[in-house]
Amino acid sequence: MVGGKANCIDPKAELKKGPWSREEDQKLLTYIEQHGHGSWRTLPTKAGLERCGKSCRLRWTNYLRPDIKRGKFSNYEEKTIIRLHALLGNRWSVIAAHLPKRTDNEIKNYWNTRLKKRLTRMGIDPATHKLKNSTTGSAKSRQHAELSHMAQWEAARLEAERRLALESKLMYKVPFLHKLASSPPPPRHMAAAPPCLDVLKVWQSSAIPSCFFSSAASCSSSLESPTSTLNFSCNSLPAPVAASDYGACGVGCAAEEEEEGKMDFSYPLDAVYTSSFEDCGLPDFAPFSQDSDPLPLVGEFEDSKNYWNYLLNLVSSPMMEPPTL
DNA sequence: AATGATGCCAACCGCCAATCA
DNA sequence: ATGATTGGCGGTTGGCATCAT
Repeated sequence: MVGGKANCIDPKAELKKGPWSREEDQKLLTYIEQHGHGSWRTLPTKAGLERCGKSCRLRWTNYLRPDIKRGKFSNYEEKTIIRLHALLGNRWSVIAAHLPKRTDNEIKNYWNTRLKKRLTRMGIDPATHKLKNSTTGSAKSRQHAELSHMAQWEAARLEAERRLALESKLMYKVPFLHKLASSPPPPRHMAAAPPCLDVLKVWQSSAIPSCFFSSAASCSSSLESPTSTLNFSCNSLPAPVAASDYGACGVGCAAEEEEEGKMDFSYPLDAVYTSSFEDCGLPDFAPFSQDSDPLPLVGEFEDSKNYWNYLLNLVSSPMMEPPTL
């Protein structure tokens, strides 16, 4: 298979590369408005463009599409990106699906050029969202245990996603299962949400040990999976990111003032990771908000339950812009 | 004012999975 | 069942703009 190369390179024609001119944009825009994009491969010829189809598609999806919002990211958008990245990693298309009118490319660029550096400067590994320099002490150890469980959680989620996809395939191969699948209709919230993200809820309901969110002092359970060796212990599951241990420094604390006016990024880091539930239009079940300062710590099981519920809601329903921040 | 460093972002590249023939 | 085609995704790069010296 030749992939992108085959998509884009036509040996017979000298296809144009590089920045798009105003005329090219206009041609593409006009054509798509009139005919839709149809097959991207044939579009350039039909539209009179000396570009490959792939280039046209990218130009359209990342720039010309009318439903694209450009310009500076709001605090809310930044926080959402950071949170979702902590949960999903570099899955820009999934993250973009929860930031209306933002493209995955734009979010990726924003992460790579700003947010990543910002976290790095604060001593946080942007890949893992863990503190880089671990220090001794029970609080730190606890936090690292919690962070590693966050990684485990994500790994388990991916495993569940894989299994769901497998089951879904089986459904349509085995008539009996297919019948089961076709009736009754799925609950509305499941039908409306992006399929891949519902996995989170599926996984939550079926695979999370019952003690996951309980306040029982101790219990242990393992995620039974043929391919997963993940073990979850109630002792350490909650608070994937312990707010206290990210320190008192805000994401936008003095050291890296966004010489702003340009950008107000002065909320504390723990707010980024754990609070401000209300700013997603969700019930403010957390006992803190981004505007109340200082922020309480997230260490109790009940708070963590809210945290995970929040994340599950966040990734399984399209994001709504909060009223105002 | 000149020059090098850094930041930013549009666009490209290569890989992969789904679909088609 | 198989190979070719297509579209989508994430990583990377090139070039322009801005900043610092």
